Amino acid sequence: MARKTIKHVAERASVSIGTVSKVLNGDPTVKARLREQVLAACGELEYRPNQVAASLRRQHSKSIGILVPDVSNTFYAELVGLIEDCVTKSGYSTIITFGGENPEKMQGRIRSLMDRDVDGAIISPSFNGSELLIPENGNSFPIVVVDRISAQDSFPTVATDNVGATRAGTDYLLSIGHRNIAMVSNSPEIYNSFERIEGYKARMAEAGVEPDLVIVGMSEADAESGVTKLLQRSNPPSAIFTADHLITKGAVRSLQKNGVRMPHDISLLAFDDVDWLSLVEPGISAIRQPTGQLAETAWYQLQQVIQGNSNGNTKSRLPADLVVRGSTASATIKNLKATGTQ
Amino acid sequence: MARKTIKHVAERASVSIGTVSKVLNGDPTVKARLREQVLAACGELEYRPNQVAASLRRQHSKSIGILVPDVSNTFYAELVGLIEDCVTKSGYSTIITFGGENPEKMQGRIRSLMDRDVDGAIISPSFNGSELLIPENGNSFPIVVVDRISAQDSFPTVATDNVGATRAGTDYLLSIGHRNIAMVSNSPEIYNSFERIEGYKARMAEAGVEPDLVIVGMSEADAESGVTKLLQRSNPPSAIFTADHLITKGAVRSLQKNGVRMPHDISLLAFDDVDWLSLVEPGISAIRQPTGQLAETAWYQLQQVIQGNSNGNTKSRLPADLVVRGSTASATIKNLKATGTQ
DNA sequence: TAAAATTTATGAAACGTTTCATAAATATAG
DNA sequence: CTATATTTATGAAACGTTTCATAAATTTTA
Repeated sequence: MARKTIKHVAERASVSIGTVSKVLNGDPTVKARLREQVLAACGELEYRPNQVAASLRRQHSKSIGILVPDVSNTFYAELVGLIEDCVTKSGYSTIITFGGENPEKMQGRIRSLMDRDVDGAIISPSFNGSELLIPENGNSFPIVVVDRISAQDSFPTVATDNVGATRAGTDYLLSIGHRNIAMVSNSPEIYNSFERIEGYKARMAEAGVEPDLVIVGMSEADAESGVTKLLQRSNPPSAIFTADHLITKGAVRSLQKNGVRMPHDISLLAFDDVDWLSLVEPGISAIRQPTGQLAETAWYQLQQVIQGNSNGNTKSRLPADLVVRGSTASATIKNLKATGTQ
Repeated sequence: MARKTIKHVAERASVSIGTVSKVLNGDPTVKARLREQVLAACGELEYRPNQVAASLRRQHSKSIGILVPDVSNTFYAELVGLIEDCVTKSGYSTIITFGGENPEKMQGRIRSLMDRDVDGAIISPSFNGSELLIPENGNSFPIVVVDRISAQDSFPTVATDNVGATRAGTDYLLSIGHRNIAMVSNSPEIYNSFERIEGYKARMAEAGVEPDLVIVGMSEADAESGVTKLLQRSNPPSAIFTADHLITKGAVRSLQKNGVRMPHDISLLAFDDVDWLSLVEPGISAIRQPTGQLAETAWYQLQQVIQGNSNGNTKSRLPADLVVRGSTASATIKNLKATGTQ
């Protein structure tokens, strides 16, 4: 059975197409009687406006794109869900897409979004230089970057206050007596990592202790072997601060394989509070990013850009929380034990 | 700067609009010289065809919808990612959407998909009776149901062989000596749960031992308290089989809080092999659903329906794997220990 | 080389809406 | 009751493609 069109409705309501369109769009210049006829006809015919026709004519679609690298990453999964919530509540619909870690793929996806006349997009680019994503003639396409910002983004950005978060995390570790604190991070070429490293270094410097930075590759296995090397040093750290969720996985695996116990042998503090952190024993202390606020702010900013009342480069920074669980404990315990076993 | 249209290209290539369209769609009836002119013009203008105009005219969009309850569920996150992969490789694009656990919301989403002229959808409905999702006049909208099938689906379905999987899991637990095996599941009103329970019951019956079924609510907390009650019985089971990922979470939490150790005090076998199962200690044995095959098969089936060469109710069942880790062990160990401590 | 057959290019209609200028209907004023 | 102002409804154009009937160009045949 072919789809019903506005034409059928018009016929059935004995009214012009234009009138139908008006009532459907809430135009007040149509009299009650006709309005009712039209509404009745719509109901009887189960009419639903064809959005692609409407988009074509209007030149916008009341929908936005959401582009993240990969939804099997818990952080993005949560973020995407929350953004979708906000957006849908405003009567927009969403087209969610994954860009992976590959610039071309990402570029392809974002263009395909534009080709669908979405009104804008919230993106987490998987690499720096997000402006390169947009074709020359699409300068004015509304975009806000969330989470994966870079130093020179020319779009509004919304991100966690990475520096503040790792500074606070480091501060916490220092405050419970640790001095020998290693941070395990991805390459600082990833701007998030860069910032997280900065916060850590800054606080370490203030405390007058040497930073101990271990850079690892992008895979869980890289993180695991990096941490293993750390543990095998003659003087391993008393605390490890992992800079993201994947690294935390690798670290936990390494600790397990090497029979190193938290928090007695070593304290572990994770960046990104994903679900399983509270399921291992002991629970792992973590920096929790404000995902909900990230989502809300990103959508708010995008709306500003779409409506044209944005200077186009607002930079939002949202504060993170520290969640203390059992994996971090006073350094003395560890030291006692360490001395005992050495 | 306004978007370039096919008209601009035609002008620049000194050629008609129709010709441009032809070369863009690979029509062979256009001579090499013109083809090159057109291609050149496209390049120079950075032309990208407007998909909404194309969709409107063609009456299909070379895109499909993917609808799952919620991507913060690891299983769906993985599934969605894999489906997107397959689909994109075939030159289709995807619109991903979340239906939540609410029928109306879900219905809204699927209609919005239809309103966008997607050519079909792969859905995991969050409740039974998926045919109710489709409006009367949309009978012929191509749909395949993945994972969340129900008894009376009138669409092609693709799912894990739940019965076989829990049968195999139960068999494994029996084979290592357990007789007192409890299954903790959601209500059998969820068809997946129903099937998983069936497999368990069938194998238990074959072995001539009493099944021990605990039905819990849909939340992690429900699962946790269900398991806690189980543990507090005077004669608790020697093995627990959790029927999905959320229940497993609740179970692990309950075991932890009650100081019950795996596998010595109790063996745990989980349905759904999510990432953290290998990060807790000991690693949790699990039934691993064939997500990759689920994705591929669903897309294959949907293509069949779209192309009209499907009878419309193929039911695919894919076998699951058993992954043995440290949480399950021979019942004797537990029994020894149990007797010792009682 | 003219006519017929074939290949290749064109222009206009169509997809289902929204929008805008204008026609029709109704209300207000003189 | 006519003329004018105002409100409400209409019809056609437009959005950017694809497609199809036909025109133009080219090739083949006689």
